Amino acid sequence: MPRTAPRRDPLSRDAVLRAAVAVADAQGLESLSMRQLAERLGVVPMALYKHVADKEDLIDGMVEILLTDLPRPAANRRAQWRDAVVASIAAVRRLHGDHLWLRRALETRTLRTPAVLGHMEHLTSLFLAGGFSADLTHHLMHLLGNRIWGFSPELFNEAPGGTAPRRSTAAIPDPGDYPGILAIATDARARRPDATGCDEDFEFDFALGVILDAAERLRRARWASG
Amino acid sequence: MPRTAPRRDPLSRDAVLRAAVAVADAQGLESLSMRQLAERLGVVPMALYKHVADKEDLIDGMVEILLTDLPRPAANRRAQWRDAVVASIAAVRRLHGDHLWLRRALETRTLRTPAVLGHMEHLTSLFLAGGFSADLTHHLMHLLGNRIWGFSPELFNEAPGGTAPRRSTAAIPDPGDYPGILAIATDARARRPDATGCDEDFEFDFALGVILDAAERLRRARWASG
DNA sequence: GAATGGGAGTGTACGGCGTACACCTGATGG
DNA sequence: CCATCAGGTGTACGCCGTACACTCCCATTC
Repeated sequence: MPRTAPRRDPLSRDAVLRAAVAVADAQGLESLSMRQLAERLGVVPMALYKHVADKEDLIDGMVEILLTDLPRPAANRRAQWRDAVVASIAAVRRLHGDHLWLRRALETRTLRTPAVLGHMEHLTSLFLAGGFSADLTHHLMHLLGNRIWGFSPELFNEAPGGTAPRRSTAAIPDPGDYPGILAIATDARARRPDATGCDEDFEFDFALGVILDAAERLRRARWASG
Repeated sequence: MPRTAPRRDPLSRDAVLRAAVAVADAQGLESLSMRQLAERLGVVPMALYKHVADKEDLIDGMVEILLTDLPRPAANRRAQWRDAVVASIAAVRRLHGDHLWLRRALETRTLRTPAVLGHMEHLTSLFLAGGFSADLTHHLMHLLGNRIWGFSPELFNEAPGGTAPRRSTAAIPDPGDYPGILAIATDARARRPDATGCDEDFEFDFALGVILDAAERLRRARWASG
């Protein structure tokens, strides 16, 4: 016969992190508070601090949860580094669909936790195995920048979810002052008449493609720094 | 004879924004609070709200202050679009030295204010004047991403200012698990023995150069989307 | 089986934060 | 001379993260 059950499933770092992910998925990262999270777990706020050092650590852990168990496809042959890199990055990119907060979270992380390093290691190893020098691989990682995390910066778009009612006292820009932007917006609208904004997936793939083309060219040219 | 002077220089949106910039320069954006800013201005916190809609608007305005009066060099000849683009981006990049908070501020802005649009317009117009199609220009802007604002994402480095004492309960990574990263770090160390981190300026220039090379190639190939 | 040590969860409290709302005050212009 | 109103005030509310001291209960040890 089992011992008397605890009053409730006991907390654990993992349970706390998973609950935090759920809250952020539902309400966004900015409205994730220790107090609200505790309430959801049926526990007093300070209980969380037995499992998490502070809120930063909580968010580090949330990212860790998502990045762990990411598929890490290896390249079968030397020439296939590119497909493997694309696949690996696509795997991270897929996460952003369910976890809109992930982007902001990744942007603000300063701690390189194991899963974060694991993904960076994986990409790095794909380049090295593909015949890139350590030197070039290093700079390519910088060139890829945030794109190794499956996102690129918003440029023209508002934040997703519709425009919030702005109270800003700043001047409202006049489109006539920005003929160049108007020209590319008009062109884009002509190409995709029913779109409401830029095609982020296309932009991402385009940029990644350009960067990887450049990578291949630099590799063949035996590029080296200095 | 002038009328009785007001008790103190009156506040204005501009004065508030400039004071906010000064506070953020000195203490960082995260410790800029409406209350502290008000105190610095010798005024009660709520007084700020006569000049600024809310804290978001304050930060929008701070960015606006820095981006206004940026030099906007035009290209003299069609072939010189590249120098002009590099110069324009370099001008923004220079701001980051004095205003370490600018990067985070730019990353979190969602409102395209006039100075923000002005810079985007300037770059766009340089491409268009350089013979790029509206289509290609559009996608190049996305490809440039944050680099139009003079920064690229941190990759390996800790946040500047030294490692804060971390209390994280997360596992400490073992370098042996990351042979690829170790290899490129070792290589980098051999090339720059006395450096403490990556050479951000080099990385930025390298990445920008690669992107602009690719841009030129696409232009010559008459690249078009779809 | 009694003593004990420690980890999980509690309760209270502090010092912040952004900002809503009602109010005052003094210069301005009809 | 009075009405207007923009700019500054004071108070208050409901949040936030988390320090610190505590209780409680289980597992271990004698």
